[in-house]
Amino acid sequence: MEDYERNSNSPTHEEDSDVRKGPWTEDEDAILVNFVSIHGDARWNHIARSSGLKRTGKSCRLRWLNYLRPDVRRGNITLEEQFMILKLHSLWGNRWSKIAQYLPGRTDNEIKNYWRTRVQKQAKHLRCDVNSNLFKETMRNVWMPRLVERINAQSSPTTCNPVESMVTTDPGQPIREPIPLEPGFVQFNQQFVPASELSATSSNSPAETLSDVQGGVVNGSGYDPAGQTGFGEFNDWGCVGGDNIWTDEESFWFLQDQFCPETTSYSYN
DNA sequence: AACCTTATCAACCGCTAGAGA
DNA sequence: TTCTCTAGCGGTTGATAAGGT
Repeated sequence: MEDYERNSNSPTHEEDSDVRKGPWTEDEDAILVNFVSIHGDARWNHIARSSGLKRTGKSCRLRWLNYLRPDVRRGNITLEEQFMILKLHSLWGNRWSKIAQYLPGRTDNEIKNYWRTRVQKQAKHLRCDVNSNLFKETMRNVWMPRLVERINAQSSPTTCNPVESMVTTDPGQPIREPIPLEPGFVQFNQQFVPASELSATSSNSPAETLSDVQGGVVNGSGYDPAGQTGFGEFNDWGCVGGDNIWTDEESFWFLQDQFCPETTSYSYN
């Protein structure tokens, strides 16, 4: 049993008085970075003891993961990242670390903070619970379409945009878990648009341009969003119904192909 | 300028699961 | 099988910056 810390979760009183808490100093950061560069980012209690830092291993780990790690991405959450957070939270709830896996460089803590400060604030303004159907509907039908519009407005569909970082992680470790296509969204004319907008323009026959849909699933022409001539209507997931329902994996590859096809370095199973 | 409120985010806490003895 | 230790996760808190009155 080590003297410094018997258990990272329950230090003794004597140890407690010797443990530093609160904001990290530059010196502490430098020491930790130096030790991690030598010993690697594991065995945090060992690092905490050996480095002379009067911090718990837990504290060292957190400081490293959330701040000192070289690949931590700092700065404002981008529109694409905002969209991804909303989308993935709608799928997985408060699984912050899982969501963070799809936003390389972002920490679970950062995403959690974003959700609490920005998203929950909106729920508060709407005077509804963040888990209520009203809020979910508002998010899906109002907020997310607006985000998509803004994303489309600022990015070229033919070039790699920041969405790349949302669907890829370590190039050697491609994500295999698919991301379902967001309910209510389809790719139209090489744009990522709310399905409701297609319906609104159905009389102008957007069918031909819908053949641009990538991913090898919806590739026919003559689709009419109003359901008059085409494949049917959208299912609950905003995917085309009938024989052309997108599976989760297809939706994932759709996103991958759309936003960053040149980075796809693995095969479709 | 002073005070108050709100927003942001780093850091902590408690809990749990998994590994290993 | 049980116990201990550790890493990781999600919830919460507190300090501080920013904005408003």
